[in-house]
Amino acid sequence: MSSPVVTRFAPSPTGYLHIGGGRTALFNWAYARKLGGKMLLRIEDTDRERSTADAIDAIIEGLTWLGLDWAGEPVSQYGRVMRHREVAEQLLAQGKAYRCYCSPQDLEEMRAKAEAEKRPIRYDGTWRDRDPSEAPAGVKPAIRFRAPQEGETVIEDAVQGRVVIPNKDLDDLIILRSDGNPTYNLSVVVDDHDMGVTHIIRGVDHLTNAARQTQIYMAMGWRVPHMSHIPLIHGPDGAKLSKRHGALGVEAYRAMGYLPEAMRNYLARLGWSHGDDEIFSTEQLVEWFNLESIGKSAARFDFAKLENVNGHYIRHTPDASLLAQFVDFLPHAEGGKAMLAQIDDAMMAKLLRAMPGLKERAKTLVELMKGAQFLFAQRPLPMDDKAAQIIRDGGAEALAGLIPLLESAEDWSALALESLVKAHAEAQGLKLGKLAQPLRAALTGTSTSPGIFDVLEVLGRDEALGRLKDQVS
RNA sequence: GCGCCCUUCGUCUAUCGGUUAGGACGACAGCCUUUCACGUUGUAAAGACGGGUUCGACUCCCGUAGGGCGCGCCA
Repeated sequence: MSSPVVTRFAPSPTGYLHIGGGRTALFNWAYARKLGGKMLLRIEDTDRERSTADAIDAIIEGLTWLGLDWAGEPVSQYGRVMRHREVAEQLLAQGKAYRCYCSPQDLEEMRAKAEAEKRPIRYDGTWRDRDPSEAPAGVKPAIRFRAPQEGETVIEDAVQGRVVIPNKDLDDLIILRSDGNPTYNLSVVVDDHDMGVTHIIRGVDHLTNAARQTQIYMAMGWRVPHMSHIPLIHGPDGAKLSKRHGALGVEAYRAMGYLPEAMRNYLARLGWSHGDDEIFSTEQLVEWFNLESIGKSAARFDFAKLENVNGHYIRHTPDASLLAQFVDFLPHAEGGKAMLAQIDDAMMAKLLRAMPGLKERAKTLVELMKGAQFLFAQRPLPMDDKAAQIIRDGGAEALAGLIPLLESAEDWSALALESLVKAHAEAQGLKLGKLAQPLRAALTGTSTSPGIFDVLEVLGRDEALGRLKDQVS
């Protein structure tokens, strides 16, 4: 028998779900799926000052948008404080923890002094072996873990390898605050144990915590979960991911028009690889995902690559499905609600018909939105600079010659119109571009658009002719 | 300051002692073309540095430099 894999994603609800968290969740999710296990979601909300309900909503919405699901209800870590206290008391009773009567000011001084003397900044163990009878009156103690002072703590990490940390560098951390609330390292250990977590996958910024947690596991006689500490994501400059570089909430990526499956693909490829494969479906990711192929060095977030991947997914998504995603996206986009309000059945039909030409030119849904703009425009269309230029430079004349021809068209289909216009161009000894660009300008108000005959067809005879005449008169 | 980790084209990466060091994004050039895209062809582009080990190192070891993370009664 093999025990089922249980992973967990454990964000603290102090802000949006940032991109690094999204990738951590993706890895946990993919790993659990691959092994037929499950991923749990635990909200680390023991910091009552900074945790907010909005942040919890943002995390859940972000994960949902990314298409990452979890087993059961999200667990509130704060909801388990009684259990955490119980374990802290147990450790205390066993002599594996002790009461510390230092005040925050004492500790602050201790740190300042250590720093001034260029010594490592650590708790000096003042109360480690001191008799509790010496406790100052009226001071509520915190409980500290009695960490081993000699030897070393070893973390067998699937990504980092065997990491050895000298115990002398780890001090006695507080596990229960003087107000009776547990701290992170205690809560995490207790929860992971109680929830049956078998595999912990999280950012390397937790590597030192892993050592302290390992010590707590051992003190409790619990089995240490299998660990993987994945490298962090950096900004394009190699330093921290700043806001303008991508340290945005996943909802920002949604607003920028990225598709969830493209995000999954891109994020997975950041730090993990499967040979030379660049584009792979989520199913393939699940099938291929492994901890061994996660690299150890930090990766830089690259919007250009993300755009490319996103463009690929946009192009390869079936029209109807893409249209549905586009409509869902609109409420999250700048100016999207106004566009959404103009969408009725007729417009949906037009969008669907225009989608093949539109999606080939869009790397994001925002670009798709811009590309579709001409369908929504009201006559007389505003012309951008280049379009106005085209109309001015002989465009109007070309259109004047074209209008009677188009009016006589019996079949208003892209194919028929194309042969009609091409024949006209040939008869006049004109290059097609001389006619196509003015048409594009008049029809869309811009100098770029999908194939011009498709534009004519989608717009329909009346609207198209109207737009053309607007530019001739 | 102390501890841990990292270092292959600009970026993401492949390589798991023997390769003309491969792919992708981006860049540049060409082709395609009614615009923009798409597509397609090609070009430039990398083992931080210094020592070892070895018949042979990008790959193993040591050092140096650079970078990251951690060192809260935050998580």
